[in-house]
Amino acid sequence: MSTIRTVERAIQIIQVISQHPSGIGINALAAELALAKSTVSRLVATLEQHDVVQRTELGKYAIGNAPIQWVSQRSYSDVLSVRALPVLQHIAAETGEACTLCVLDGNNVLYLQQMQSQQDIQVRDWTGAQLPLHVTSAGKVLLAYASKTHLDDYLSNPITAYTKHTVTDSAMLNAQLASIRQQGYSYVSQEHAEGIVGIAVPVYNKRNIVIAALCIYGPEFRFDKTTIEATVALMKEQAEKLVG
Amino acid sequence: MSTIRTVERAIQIIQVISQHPSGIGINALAAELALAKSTVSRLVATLEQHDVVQRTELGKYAIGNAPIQWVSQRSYSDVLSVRALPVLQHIAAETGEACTLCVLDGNNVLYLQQMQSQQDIQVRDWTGAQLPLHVTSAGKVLLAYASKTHLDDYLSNPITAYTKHTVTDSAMLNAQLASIRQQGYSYVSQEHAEGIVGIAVPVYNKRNIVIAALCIYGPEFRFDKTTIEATVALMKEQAEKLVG
DNA sequence: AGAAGTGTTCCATTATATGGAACGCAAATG
DNA sequence: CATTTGCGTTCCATATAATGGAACACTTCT
Repeated sequence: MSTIRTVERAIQIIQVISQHPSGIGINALAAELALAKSTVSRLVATLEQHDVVQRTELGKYAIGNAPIQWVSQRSYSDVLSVRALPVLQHIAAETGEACTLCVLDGNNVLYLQQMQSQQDIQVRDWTGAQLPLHVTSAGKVLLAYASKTHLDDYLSNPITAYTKHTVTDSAMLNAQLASIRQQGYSYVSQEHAEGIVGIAVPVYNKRNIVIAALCIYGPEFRFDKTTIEATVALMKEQAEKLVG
Repeated sequence: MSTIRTVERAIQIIQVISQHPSGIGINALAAELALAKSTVSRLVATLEQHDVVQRTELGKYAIGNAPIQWVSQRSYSDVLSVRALPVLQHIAAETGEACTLCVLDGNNVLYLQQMQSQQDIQVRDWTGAQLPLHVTSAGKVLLAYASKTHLDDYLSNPITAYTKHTVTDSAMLNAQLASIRQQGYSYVSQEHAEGIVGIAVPVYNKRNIVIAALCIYGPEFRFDKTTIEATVALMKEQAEKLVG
């Protein structure tokens, strides 16, 4: 199937512009794409006329509002997943463990996206699945930062045990949540499945509101104290990159 | 400044596709844009190759992931504002009052976007401003659905009076917040400025997490009981359209 | 089986997009 | 101050890239 060169060039221009949040000029674009200035100028003018890109205060070009309208029928979760993919890939590569992004969905944690471990012993891919909040590291993070309504509602229901390690006492659970809020991460050991542990950190928007949880999990024997500490540090650092 | 017709056509195609979340075919696109099928097929193939659009399970074309990556450096608030603009415009037109979208920002409410009333007596445009949570209708909605951490933190600070109507007693404020949670909206009368009242409803994401507040405000003499009820109904209906 | 519907490929045509050079303006430099 | 540098825009000759009509290939429906 043949493609249209002019449109490909426009797409390349949009991509480069999108990687410069504070803006980029015609000359730099032309240099980066090895195109004539005049060609780039006309292409950018077309994109600007349709609000695909916009002028910044410094006269550079940045992403405009039209692409936001284009994705407006895609769900926030889709948006969050696509944005998170590079971060998930990086963490999974660095740690060698499965890394996943989760959001609060009613009384469950919803697994939006998972990058799988490449090791011989793997955990299951939970993408698209929902699990109860109180037995997973991501779920506990989301519960720790949930609204009062949500927390009260969750604790008003019976808390089901999944393993002999599951914390089902609401006072103990509340103490866990307070600890998570204080240390900024959760470590959950075998509360959902024997032999599986998880670490999760909150993902904030730029106003310090928790919007998701970033989580890795794997077999318990791969998580000693040093690994946990290094992993938490990495995950906190990477969660910062999702701040928007 | 001359523009590039081929790129304009591609942009038009993206726009039409973006208005069909469940997908649209080549023939329908060609009919809507009055272009040859073969032209549209090639343009769409180019967009598909770059993940600007993607095939649905039914073989139709919908928005792809590339535009999501393009907007990934735009803040979530930008994204929310652009998405909300049509809704704000509609509410402002229907009610004749100023309509605004707000998010929680630390211990303040941040006004992201406001559509102004066209009446002779107007309220101030607060876009970009931050006001304390406890004196505004949007702020009270956001506080009502805030995390336990946030609510506790807010109430641990002195609650400042702005008018003689401001509720500064934390027990009374908590009762207001409980009422808001129960009725699903807030009505705040002259707690921030004499003569100004506001109505706000929560904006949920598709998982019933409150992410913003939709608010209108105006001079008190324009808000009788019937107006308030009609306004609340309209705003709840319109807030549903922001669900993503 | 034939009709209808979908999107793709082919090919002759031409007009549209291109790139080099000149231009206009603003900011920086000596 | 005059000159240089840097920015993006406009002009124009050219050729090739994009176009659209028609045929094609495949699937679904009657």
